[in-house]
Amino acid sequence: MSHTGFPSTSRARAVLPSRSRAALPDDLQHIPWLAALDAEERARALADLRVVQVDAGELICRVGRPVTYWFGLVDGLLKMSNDSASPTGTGIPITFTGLSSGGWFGEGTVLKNEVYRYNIQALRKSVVAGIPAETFHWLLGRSIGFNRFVMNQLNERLGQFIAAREIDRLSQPDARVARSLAALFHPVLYPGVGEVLRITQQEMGYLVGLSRQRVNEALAALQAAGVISVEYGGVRVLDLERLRSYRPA
DNA sequence: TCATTAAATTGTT
DNA sequence: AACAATTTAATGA
Repeated sequence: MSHTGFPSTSRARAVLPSRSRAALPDDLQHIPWLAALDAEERARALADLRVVQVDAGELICRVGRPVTYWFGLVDGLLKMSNDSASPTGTGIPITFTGLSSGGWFGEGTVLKNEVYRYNIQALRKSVVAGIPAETFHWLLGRSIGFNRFVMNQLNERLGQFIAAREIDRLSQPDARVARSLAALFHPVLYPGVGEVLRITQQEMGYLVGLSRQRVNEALAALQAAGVISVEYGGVRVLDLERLRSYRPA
């Protein structure tokens, strides 16, 4: 278990044949920045692109490990958290944010060539893609479209973290659930999310920091308000704007 | 493809 | 935290 990402060289591909595969055409539809590249750039990106499937609970990257890849979530659900287990950590487990389909992350760490400062863990069975840090830098150095994408990504994520601070100060559980959900539906950061997000109420509890029961209650309230509809194993957003600005009655 | 069973998820107490 | 009800996933005929 605890498979921690990609082999560090492409030669190692043969070592993990069952876990790692070439990108399927269907996956590529879900990689937003590919469209910004020219033919040559896209050719190299695709050649270096790795795709793996991870099971629920697996770590994609772990605090302290050297950066090898810039990651993107093709399908599934991930969470970003601190390292509560290690003796160097604060001891308090904190989930910083959830990541949904279409999201690419770790660019800050890759840019500075540091070690990862957080754990990325799969909340459910997911498909994760990645390009080597080297390729990332190569693209940054020559593709304006790619730079735009990364810059936009950084900017939007900054906005998300600011919003996350607000969410933390909200005491009203329904509103917290509403905002956190809205964050996972962010159209720029997570273009791959349709109108339904596959997430269990348990997972949402971990993400928001509430009990499953309370999440269940909050979702019922949001559904009653007409902003979402609750489905088995997921949530459908009916009105993203109202969800984002939800105030309990 | 369908029926049966196990597992996952939800709704309630 | 525990429980029952419901939905999905897996299995094999």
